[in-house]
Amino acid sequence: MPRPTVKDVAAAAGVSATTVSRVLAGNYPVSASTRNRVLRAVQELDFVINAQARALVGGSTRTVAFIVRDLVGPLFAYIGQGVEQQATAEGRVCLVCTHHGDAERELELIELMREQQAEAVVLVGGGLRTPEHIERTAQIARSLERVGSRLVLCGRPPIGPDAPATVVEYDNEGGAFAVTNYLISLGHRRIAFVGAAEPEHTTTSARFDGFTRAHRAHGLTVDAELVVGGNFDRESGYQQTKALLARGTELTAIIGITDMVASGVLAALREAGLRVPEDVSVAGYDDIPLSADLSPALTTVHIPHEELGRAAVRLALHRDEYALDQHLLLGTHVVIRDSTAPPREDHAG
Amino acid sequence: MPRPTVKDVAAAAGVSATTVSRVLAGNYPVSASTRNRVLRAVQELDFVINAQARALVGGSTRTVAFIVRDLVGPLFAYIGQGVEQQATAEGRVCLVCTHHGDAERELELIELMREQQAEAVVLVGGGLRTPEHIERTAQIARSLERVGSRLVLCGRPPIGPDAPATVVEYDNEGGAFAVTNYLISLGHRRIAFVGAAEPEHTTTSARFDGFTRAHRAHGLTVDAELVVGGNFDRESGYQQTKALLARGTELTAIIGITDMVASGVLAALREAGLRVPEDVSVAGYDDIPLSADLSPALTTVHIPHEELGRAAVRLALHRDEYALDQHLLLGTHVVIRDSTAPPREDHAG
DNA sequence: TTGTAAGCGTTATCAT
DNA sequence: ATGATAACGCTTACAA
Repeated sequence: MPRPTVKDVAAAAGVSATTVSRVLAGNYPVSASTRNRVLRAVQELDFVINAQARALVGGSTRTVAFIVRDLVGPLFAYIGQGVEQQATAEGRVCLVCTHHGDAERELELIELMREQQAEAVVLVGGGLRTPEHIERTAQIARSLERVGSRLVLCGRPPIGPDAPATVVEYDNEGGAFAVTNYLISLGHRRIAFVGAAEPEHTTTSARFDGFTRAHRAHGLTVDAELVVGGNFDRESGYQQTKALLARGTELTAIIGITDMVASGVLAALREAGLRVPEDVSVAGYDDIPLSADLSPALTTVHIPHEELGRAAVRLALHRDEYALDQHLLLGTHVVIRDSTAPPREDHAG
Repeated sequence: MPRPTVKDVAAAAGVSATTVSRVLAGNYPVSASTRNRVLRAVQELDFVINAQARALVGGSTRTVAFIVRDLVGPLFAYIGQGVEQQATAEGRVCLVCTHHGDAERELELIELMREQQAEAVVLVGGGLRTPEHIERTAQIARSLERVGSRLVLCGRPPIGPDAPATVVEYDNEGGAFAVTNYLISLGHRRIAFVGAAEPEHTTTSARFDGFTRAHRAHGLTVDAELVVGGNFDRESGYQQTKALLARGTELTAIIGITDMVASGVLAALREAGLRVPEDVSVAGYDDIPLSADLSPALTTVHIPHEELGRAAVRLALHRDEYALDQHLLLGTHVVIRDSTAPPREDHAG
């Protein structure tokens, strides 16, 4: 026997399909005896409602989509956790897709989620901020709005005041400012910034901006030699640091653009026989769980990961209530652990 | 204007809805000029098809569900990555839910996925193996089969020969045997096993069985004092190790039931002033990326995480082709790193 | 090559 | 309190 339908249940209970629907929805008075007969039939037939058919007539799929670079990065995973939890709490199911850093693929996925009639489409993590990509994203926001859905940018800056998108950011630039400022306050004057390639990437540019602003605030300028490229992973931190050391660039501290990068930085320094923090201070960004387990435990910038994900879903699903507040900026703060200390006397600025 | 439908497109292109459907599906001859008019109308109206409506008539939702304890554990994340990638590769979208270790909730979620008409429901990670839970899982497998869906157990043993479920396991017991055997071969005789609470949990019991079998294979018996409880996280490893040391239990090696547990073990040993591997050898299980970054880098058991996820989806979606092979057992192997060495002379067995 | 009509499983509307 | 009927947006016979 194929999947039973409301009709089958209705027949088994000796009632109409309408009554079955009412019992299941519980939004309409039904006599106790009828209800019981229906429920018994549901049990016997092992009936479950067809969510697609319900969505077709009812309007909403009660589905939230969640588009992310990878499932495996701890940062994304925690944001995803927040998205999934809030979605569940709001009685929604959660679709998940990964784009592996391919901006083109990201746009395709949004289209796919539009087919799926997701009530909200959450884009997690930074993205490109080229004019072209911003314009396309804005178009997508409008497309989604047209069909009653909502684009949510989570951990990415707004794409313009006219684009109908919910934005839940964290203070990326402020965190970079704070951690840089902390190192400068400790006495560091030659601080390297590892991972600065791709200035079009919103995360990269915001963090680098904070780094620069902190220097300016202290009347310092950033030596271009101390700013090196790479991406967001451990291997990049390792390679870039080796290169820095090989060049003999003078420095007393290194900021990795992410904790993963910083973990590679630590490895390269250890390999070079340099002690952290005695010889070189190291800081990261993201405060992923790993950072507390590194040796030495990593000074880093905390991001309210899970709250980002939760807020993204909450705002998008209640945009009637939060109509004026569809842009949220959550705070970041420096977490001081064991990888940072004042520079050695002979290096102090 | 609300979401445009095939009818709107048909009207705009001056054709029938059927023709629009045919153009979109591309499974039926349509004249080039008509096709172009339709495609232009699709563009102009910014039309996307309604996946629910299509599923309602077409039969399949092209959706795979993925039920996991948490999104954040690296082990689950990698398996999830495999599931998502294979699902995408097969043109499916991926639903994800978390149960946070609540077996009851897990069953509810399966029910929810049945409503969603998921083509396959992948259960990731170990579960309880109480007769009651097994029977309920078997019932669920049958329920899913009845509606054309499929239960997939990924990283969990079969629930009985009669239950219609796809099983993709890794050799949990074999890996535990191998790593224990390795430590014994190094000369260790007093090896602690941290994380053995919950013997009803399939993962716990399989790993503990392997541990025991390795001892037996060498004519050794396991001292009950060396087997301590706890769960699968870092904190547990830390606390249990502290307790072991406080009791003064004599030991030369410790196996953590997971890498996270082992990372807690390392922290507790470091705190106690014991060197790894000089004073105590430590091994983990799972080979999560973190394990290579610990100091010392952790000897552990490798699980083909991603392949587990991929195989789960592949087998379930092609069960006509793989009809005879709906039970896959993937191999595990020991990865030897720096946390294990022969015991010190004065301790050697 | 194209169109008409029926139907997928559910709910909302209007009767009774 | 319950039921008949239409409608949701799409595809798939069957016709033309």
